[in-house]
Parts: sequence; C-alpha cells; structure tokens
Amino acid sequence: MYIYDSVKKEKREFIPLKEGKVSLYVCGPTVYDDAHLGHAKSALVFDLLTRVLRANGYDVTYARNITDIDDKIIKKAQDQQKEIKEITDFYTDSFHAEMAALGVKRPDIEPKATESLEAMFAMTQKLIDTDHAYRTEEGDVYFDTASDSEYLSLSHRVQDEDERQERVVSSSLKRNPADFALWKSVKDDSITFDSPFGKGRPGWHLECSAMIEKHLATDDAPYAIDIHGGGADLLFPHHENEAAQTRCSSNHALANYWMHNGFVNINGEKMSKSLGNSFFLKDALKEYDGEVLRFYLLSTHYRSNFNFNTEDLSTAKKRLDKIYRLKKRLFGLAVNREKTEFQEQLLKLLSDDMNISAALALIDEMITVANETLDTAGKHKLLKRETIANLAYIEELLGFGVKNPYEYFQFGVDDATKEKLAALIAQRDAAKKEKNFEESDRLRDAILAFGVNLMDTPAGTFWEKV
RNA sequence: GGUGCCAUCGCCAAGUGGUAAGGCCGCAGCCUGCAAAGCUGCUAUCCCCAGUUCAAAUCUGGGUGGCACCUCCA
Repeated sequence: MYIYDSVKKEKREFIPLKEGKVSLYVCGPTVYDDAHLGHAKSALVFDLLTRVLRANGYDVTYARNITDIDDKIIKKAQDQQKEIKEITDFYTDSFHAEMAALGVKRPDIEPKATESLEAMFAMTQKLIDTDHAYRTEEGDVYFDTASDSEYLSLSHRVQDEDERQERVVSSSLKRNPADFALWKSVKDDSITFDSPFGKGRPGWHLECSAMIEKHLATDDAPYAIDIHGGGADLLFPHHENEAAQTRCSSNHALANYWMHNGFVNINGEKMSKSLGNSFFLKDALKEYDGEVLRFYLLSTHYRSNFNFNTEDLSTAKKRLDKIYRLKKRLFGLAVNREKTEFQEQLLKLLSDDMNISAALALIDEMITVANETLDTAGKHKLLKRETIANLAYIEELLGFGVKNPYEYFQFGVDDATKEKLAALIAQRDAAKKEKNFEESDRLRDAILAFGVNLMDTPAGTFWEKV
C-alpha cells in the first residue's frame, strides 16, 4: 500500500504504527447547513480508503467527527429561535441519510464536539500548564504559537516578518497574531458551555486533537494515529494547529501520514455561499442516483481538483451503466467469491495511492472481455462464474454496482409510468410478432418519448431510464 | 505580496526516464426487421523555448497560462 503524504509531499509506502492495524481520523462536517458536493467528495475518498485498507487485510478504526459546536450553528439557532441540538440533530441526520445514498459506510467512531468537552478541557489545561497556552484578561485561552518550535512545519509556511512583529491589534489580546483560540470566553447570555476556564466555547481546532487523543491515540507510539485526512483547505490553519496542540500536550506527534483531498468546483468556480453556487447533495440526489454521484465523484483521482458539471456526470453514468448491463446479463446466477487475477490487479492499482483511473480502465477491460465472450460463447461457465465474482468484488471494494440492475435503470420513474411502459412494450411485442413493424416502431417512439431507451434481448424487451 | 499545485486527443483522464492506458463523443463495420445494447477497427507525441541523457510527456532552467491556500471553509 502506498499513500501520498501531503505533508512530506511524496508517495510513501504505508507502514502502520501497529502491525495489521490502522487508525484513521478525518475531519467531518460542521452541522449547521446541508452537505454539498465537497462534503460528499471528502467522505467518498476516505470511504474508499478504508475499503482499500481493509481489502489489504488491515484492521481499520476509522473516526470522523461531527462538529456540533460552532458560531454558525449558534447563530442559526438564535435566528430560528431553536435549541442548538435541534439544528445539529437535523443536519446530522440528513448528512447520514445523504452519505448512505452515496454508499458511504458509517465510520467506526463518530465523535461529537459536545461529547468531547472533557477531553478538550484536559488538553487545554495541559497546554496552559506547560506554557504552550495562556489566558488573557478577557478570559480567552490562546495557544502560544511562538512556544512551538515546529509550528508551521506541517504546511511549510513561512511566517511573515511583519506578521511576527506585529503587536497586539486593538481588541485582541493575543501575544502573536498567529496564536489561535483554544477557549473563547463568552460574556453575554448567549449559548455557552461551562469550563474550568469560565463560560464560553471551545476553539474549532481543539476539538479534533482532543477527540483523537480520546478515541484513537496510543501512548507508546511516536504518532497518535496512522493517517489523518481532510479537505485540502484544512491543511492550514486547521491541521497545522491540530498538530501543534497534540505535539505540545502529549508525547507524540499527531499523524504519521496526512492525506488531503482536492476540491470540488462547479463550472470552474469554487463553491461558496458568496458565489451562490453551492451544490447541495439533497438537490443532486433528487436528480441523480446516489451511486452515479458516487461513481462520478470518485472517478477522478482524490487529490485532483474536481470540476463538477452535468456533462461529465452523464459520461460517468454511462460508464457505470456498463457495469450494470453486464450485471444484467448475469442476473439470477449464483453469486460466488472466487478469487481471480483481475481482483488481485484491481486491489494492487487501488493500493497505489488509490489510482482510480487505472482501476476503472481495468474494470472496463474486464467488462469488454466478458461481454465479448458472452456474445460469442454464451455457455462459458467458468467465465460467468469469474465475472460474477469480479462484479461482487467491485461492489465490495468500490461500492459500484451494488443495486439490483433492473431497479438501477429505473431511477426516478414512478410506478404509474412503469405500468404504462410495460403495457406499451407488450403491445409492441405483439406487433413485432405479427411482423407489423410500422406499428411496433410507432409504439417504440411512444415509449422513447418517456425518456427511456429500449433494448430487445434474448431474455425479452427492457427499458432503461436515459 | 508570500507559499504551493497544475498544464497529456473535441471533452473527462492515467502514465513521472525507455519510446502515449481507459471512458465519452465521432467515423467505418458486425449483430438487429430497423434500432438500442454488445462487439471489432480507426482517431494525440504530451503548453512554449533551451538544456541533461543512448533515450524525456516524465529530469533541470526560463517563459506563458490556469488554480489553491494565506487564520470561516470538505
């Protein structure tokens, strides 16, 4: 297994801290709004990673947090006059539902900030005790970046001279502009949490470090966890700060490997609230099968920036369709788990920093060979058995082709339409039988008008939603 | 301004020193009553310039063009 380490900036052979085991932590969503395609990309990438690691025999513990304390959440709660929990539960539930639609498996651990406050207090206290953090007159607790000689070693940033020299600006009582909050004191009567440092809210960066210590870290290793992942934008400052907190409050560095997934843009532009081009998953899932979105978002290497557009999406669907059509040809035959050369090669390609393009090329090749053989020698027992095993392997490793192939091709078609189509097809079959091709072609046009494709096969006539 | 990433067929996209994967689109053909699906065949010398090398898309230097991050952000 090889992984590109985005901190060391090179592809490295993956060697776990503990033989046979992998601890993985990924920064999850802040649940104050609906998830967009970027959240989906990140979740999909690390879902694939865990599948590949497990296929390689590793015992993986995968944690992805839910940030349920945040100024934006609090603001929304205040605006809508709701309890903070009402907001976070709502968006957490929809996040889970949408991830399920994408075939993203639930992480083993899903820690929430609200359930990890004690761990955050402990870490903050430790940092204060060791002079890596300080309290201001206003009651805030800041991490003292100057106290960490390795600060910025993660993102390889060079601290600006002016920035370093800059003195405390107006309201802030920070010693250094780069210092970040571990605990933000809140004096008004808005939503706060009690802590040994007074009423307030925890800093965002603190949450991940504390959760990792609480749920995943092993003390006798040089790193708390094997792999830390997240979106490319999190490297600085979020991960930099996380790493600093952990380094200064424990006897280990945070993570041995760092993985950052590329961004999803819409028509060449970054998704953002201000541009008004955020593409929410809930909207995408109304129009497209979750598995099509999964296939599309995973079809480009995880580190590349991804330019979402509907043309490429439909191209991706056509590629996924091929898997399902082959599945249709073998529908009803007994599933088996026979090991094949193809499976070995597929895993090898995905184990090379998740080379999805090479993996998909291999799959297409397998499909073509299978179709070709089925065309010419329909009774090929061994090939059928192996192909079924290969498709099952693709389902497990990549999560592609997991649905019933007939239902897959009926996405978004209501029952009334299905009945109409069935009736029209029956009429057309009858006309064909009488060799009344004028009538059968007329009926075909009527069927195609429903936005479906028609295909005559030895097993009968079937339609597919285009 | 600082730091970093990228530039491969009409589109998407692998390959990172040994002579260009795959998908979509297109064209021709097989199959089909005709289609659809499936199959076969055809389609690029890798942004520009210079260099290193027996050999470069792949390394080095210089251009040009795009993008990201710089303390809200997957």
